[in-house]
Amino acid sequence: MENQQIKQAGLKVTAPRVKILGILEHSGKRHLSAEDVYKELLSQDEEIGLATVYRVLTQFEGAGLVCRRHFEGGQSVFELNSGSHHDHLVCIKCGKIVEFVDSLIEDRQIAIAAEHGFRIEDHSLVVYGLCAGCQNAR
Amino acid sequence: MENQQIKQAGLKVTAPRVKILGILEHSGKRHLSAEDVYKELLSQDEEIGLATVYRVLTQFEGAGLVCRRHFEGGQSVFELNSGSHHDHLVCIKCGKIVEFVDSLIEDRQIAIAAEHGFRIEDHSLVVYGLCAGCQNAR
DNA sequence: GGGGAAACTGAAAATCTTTCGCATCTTGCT
DNA sequence: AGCAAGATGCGAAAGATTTTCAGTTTCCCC
Ligand SMILES: [Mn+2]
Ligand SMILES: [Mn+2]
Ligand SMILES: [Zn+2]
Ligand SMILES: [Zn+2]
Repeated sequence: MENQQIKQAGLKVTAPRVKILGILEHSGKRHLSAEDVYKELLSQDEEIGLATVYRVLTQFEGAGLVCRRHFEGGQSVFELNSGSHHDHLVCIKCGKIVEFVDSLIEDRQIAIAAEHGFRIEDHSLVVYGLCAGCQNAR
Repeated sequence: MENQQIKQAGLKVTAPRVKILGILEHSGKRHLSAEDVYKELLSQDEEIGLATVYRVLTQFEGAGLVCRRHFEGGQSVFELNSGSHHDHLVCIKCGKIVEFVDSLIEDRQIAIAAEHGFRIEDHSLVVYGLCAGCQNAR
């Protein structure tokens, strides 16, 4: 369970960490802001401060347990590290998020970086638009 | 000169606007943060407040004169709108920025959005890595 | 099963970037 | 020149995240 992952990450197993990891795993949404996690904790009557949520999420990120995403506007969102990279399609109206992977795009990025002598460390591709539902809402 | 562009944007021609547009046009760097612009103004002994710099840059953005980019870390950066879209390769060590356009990637994005019923409004692709120079610095 | 050093936590204060409120100037037009 | 709309500069405010710090907890070792 969660305890193992936390331990393997080199972190002590504490109530806040177990709770937060649990929320990331079983809360319906895959992409949560620190605030989202905090509210979920509150709704479960957990006495955990927002600063701790940020701290823990950052530690989880450092340990490779979660990925932090910076979409436009406001807060960063966190998601469990699925192990495989993917990019995002975000609806600017309702916030719906669709994940996708495209090897053609990935390959082109590598080629382009190489053309310019860069060694890729990471990349961020986010496509913003209106989802099907939001296009039909007049 | 600058005055025309500002006027055509529907904005009054004021000293701060002319100065800021001038800095964006002739300051060596293509990508500047509001703070960068502010410092440049200070070094030219201009009495312009940081709030005005942000305000003006935001107005320029609204008028289509400049584009605002949100790279990782801290501040947004602004660049003159070249008229044509492009993406960025950013060195995480020295901050060097290389611009590129890849129609294959653009096309795939459109196809992917379509597959998911999205109508694209915008997108952001940033590839982070080490530039040639920074790779050889041990 | 304790003892204790190291790690962790909540709450408040601090940072950092960007935006607001507002009294005071400027610009653009007659 | 005279005026109304629009701009500016300043300080305060806001929003997100981080840091500080004193009290607590975990977990390694005997
Ligand atoms: Mn995702
Ligand atoms: Mn650019
Ligand atoms: Zn939508
Ligand atoms: Zn570099």
